[in-house]
Amino acid sequence: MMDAGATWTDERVELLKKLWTDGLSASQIAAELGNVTRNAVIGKVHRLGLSGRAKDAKPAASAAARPRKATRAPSAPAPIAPQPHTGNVVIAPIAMQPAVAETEAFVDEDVAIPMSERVTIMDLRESMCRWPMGDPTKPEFRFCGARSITGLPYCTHHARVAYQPVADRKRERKLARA
DNA sequence: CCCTGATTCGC
DNA sequence: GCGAATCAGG
Repeated sequence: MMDAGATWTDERVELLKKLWTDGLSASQIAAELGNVTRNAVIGKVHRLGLSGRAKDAKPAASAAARPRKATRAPSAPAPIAPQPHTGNVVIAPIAMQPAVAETEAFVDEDVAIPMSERVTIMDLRESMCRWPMGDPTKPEFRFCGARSITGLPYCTHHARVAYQPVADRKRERKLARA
């Protein structure tokens, strides 16, 4: 039988690295990988040593979490060379292939979304992507089901497809809320 | 409240 | 090695 897929195969690790360096958030990566939580993704990212991405001088080191004893080493020095990402624009894989033809867009949609968690209308929740998948008249009809952007009916990926302006790759929660 | 990554520690 | 729980912060 197929394993639960919750295993870090080479392919998954590769995809993880790619998405992470592309600037996607851990939860989004988890959603695309499927069968993993964002915690799992973050944990793996750290184990791989590619944490930190390209941010610098944010919170003077990690004055963040220290709930338990600090008996352990203060983490690795992260020898990865920081990307020359000036701000945080750029990236956006769509920039490489703009929505030229709808055909392309559809292909991209199907391929780029393993999203192993399509849901029926029964399982569709408020914060789930309502992007339709398949023929609504058929019983196989499903919704994307990924985490939708707060205030919007779609996940980041589908929102990008749904709304022509490629302008913001970033998830603008503030805007969505207002 | 939504989200983000960081860290620890039991498994 | 893995990831849930927890933390700190936006």
